[in-house]
Amino acid sequence: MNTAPTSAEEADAAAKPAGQTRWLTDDEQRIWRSYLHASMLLEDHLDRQLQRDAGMPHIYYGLLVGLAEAPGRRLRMTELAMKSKITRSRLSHAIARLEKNGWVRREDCPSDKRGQFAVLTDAGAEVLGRTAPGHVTAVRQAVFERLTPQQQEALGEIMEIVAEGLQPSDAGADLPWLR
Amino acid sequence: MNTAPTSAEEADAAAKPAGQTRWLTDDEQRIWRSYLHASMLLEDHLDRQLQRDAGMPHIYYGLLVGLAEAPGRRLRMTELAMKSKITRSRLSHAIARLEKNGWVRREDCPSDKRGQFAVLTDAGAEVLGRTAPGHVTAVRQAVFERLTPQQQEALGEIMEIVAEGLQPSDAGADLPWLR
DNA sequence: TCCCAATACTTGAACTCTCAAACTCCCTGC
DNA sequence: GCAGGGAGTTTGAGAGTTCAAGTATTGGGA
Repeated sequence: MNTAPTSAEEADAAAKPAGQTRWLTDDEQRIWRSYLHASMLLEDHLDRQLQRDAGMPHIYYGLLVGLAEAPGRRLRMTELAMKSKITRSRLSHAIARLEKNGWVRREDCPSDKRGQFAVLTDAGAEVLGRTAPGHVTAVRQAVFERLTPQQQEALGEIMEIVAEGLQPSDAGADLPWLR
Repeated sequence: MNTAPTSAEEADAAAKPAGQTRWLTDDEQRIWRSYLHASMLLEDHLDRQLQRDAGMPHIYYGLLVGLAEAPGRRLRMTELAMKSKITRSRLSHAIARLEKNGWVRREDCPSDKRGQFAVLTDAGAEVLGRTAPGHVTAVRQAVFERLTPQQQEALGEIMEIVAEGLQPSDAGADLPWLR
């Protein structure tokens, strides 16, 4: 199956024989599993919270927030995709769904006929305003209320570093930013 | 839409009016967004890595690992679900898929006729052995090689704390462990 | 012994995500 | 001007997830 890695960059990882693999130490294992465990529970928790209270998954909520912060409450599809770290394809489907809800509207870009703007509607802004408090509270309860200021700061730095290493990269077909 | 929160526990969060909401500070925002950003990129990265090299998503790989570590390479469905932090329903679908691949096999539980064991097959163990080195390397490169020992330790503690707060709880219909 | 709520797991439908293949339009070189 | 490669976005199909509902079996009490 994976005898033919597709990118030179990862050929190394995919082909490395078990004999010379540097496995995770017990400590690393413990840390990694804690991360997997917690990030999973957290994402599930927030997804359910928003699905219940706002009628959309966490990521869709993030899209509305992205638009709300943009000048004119509008963003080109590609910009929104980059800002939200998702593929254009995924965004297309997502916006189609949000459009059905009446929370977002598409508009043609006057200067580039290929382009589309995603625009937050009043109804969209209203949902956001109505559900943001509950969401912030959920995040606060799940994360910030449990961590010391030092831990919060450390978390920020750590995740910043991790994200850096996974960033854009010039490769990737449909994913100029997602390798 | 969400004028009628379904659980008393979260009614508070859902109903809280914007006027008295404690929003995130700028620092908290920054930290939270770093977390969202990084966890998203990381999960995407590992999902693609495993899809490419092992032909299955990250979580399915985790299921095989769970079975490989269990005595007799087998676990009751519910136990595996708990260990993996997913719902039984999701596990049912997942095991069905892994069964088609020949990597897992179901066995009836002799002592409880309702029960089912998920058993890792030799083929399953083989895939795991063949792809584990690449996966570990990917995790190492994305996370451990970029963090200092102190940061690694901090990450472990932080995620431990977050997970604790989201843990089991007695509520929840199909989710004795996922609230 | 019989009843029945609880437990273990599965199923089906609706929804979301991924990947590859389209489409339309822009831009540069000839 | 007019290919032709590239950019911006969409589409469709296949795979995975969720939620609610369904089946089978168990463990206690009446």
